[in-house]
Amino acid sequence: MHIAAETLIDALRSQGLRITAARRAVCAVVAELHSDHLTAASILDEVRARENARADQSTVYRTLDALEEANLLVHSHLGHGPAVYHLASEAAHQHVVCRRCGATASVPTSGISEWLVDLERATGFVVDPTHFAVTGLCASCAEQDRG
Amino acid sequence: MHIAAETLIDALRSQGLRITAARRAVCAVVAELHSDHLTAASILDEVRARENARADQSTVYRTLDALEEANLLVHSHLGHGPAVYHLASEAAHQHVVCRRCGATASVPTSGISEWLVDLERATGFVVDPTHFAVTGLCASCAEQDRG
DNA sequence: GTATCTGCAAAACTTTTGCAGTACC
DNA sequence: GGTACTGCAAAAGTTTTGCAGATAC
Repeated sequence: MHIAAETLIDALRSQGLRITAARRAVCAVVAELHSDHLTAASILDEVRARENARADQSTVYRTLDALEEANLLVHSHLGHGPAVYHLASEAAHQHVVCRRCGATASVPTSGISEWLVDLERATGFVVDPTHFAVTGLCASCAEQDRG
Repeated sequence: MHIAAETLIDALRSQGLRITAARRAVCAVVAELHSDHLTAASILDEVRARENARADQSTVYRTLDALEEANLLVHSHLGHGPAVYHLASEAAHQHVVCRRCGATASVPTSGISEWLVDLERATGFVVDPTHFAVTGLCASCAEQDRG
């Protein structure tokens, strides 16, 4: 357990936001299932599967936005599908996605810190390399390509 | 002028594809405006703005797909908007996009070649780092953040 | 009490697809 | 002549938005 739902709730409260049943439900799901690749749709499904919990699609998106605004959550785009969300407290990692079979892998971003420094020096941009996945071919698809 | 429309047309022809007016029009636009960040929508608009040229949205997408299939074109995702297309003959470059104001910059990918080698060793993935942009904050938005 | 939030519905936006007709080779 | 391509229309899929009613503080 990396973070408790209450921590998320408290953070929203300290931003002056109101604590509603829908927000509690979304926070609970995010806190409990943070290790998965959570999408807005999967969060919605999970909320709906629970007793005493409900939330509309739009409310889920709005709550996720609020959590991102509070720097508790980040989302990444893995490809052409929906965005995936993870807790900001998790270690920064870069997603790599196979463009043929969709396999994914995660790698720490530590290897590109020098590049990031160079990039900032050259362009002034302070980048967040984890927002978009890197695409490529996984080992077995690359093999097939050569075969 | 990096490439002539005829070069694109010839490549399609050599793939056994038929040369139609719509494909000529799309190739002409791509060849002439390759320095812009071309999107499917902007290509369509440009085709429609020309005399003696027309193409449907779906035909534009299908033609762009054919050009990618022939390794003449690549597309990248700059953010939440539409994909941008550029000629494969241009030097590989990484797009960096400001998540606040949308400003973009391009940087050569040469700085991350070591990281790519490490990544392949660790995960087996052979990656194409240019497919997705890297997001971050441009110099002035980063400044505002600190201010 | 009132500003904020929710649910519903619909729209926005990019891309894809099915199909009947057209045109290239 | 036959296959590939086109245009049209509609759908798919994710995310956003307008609005009337509900609720937290």
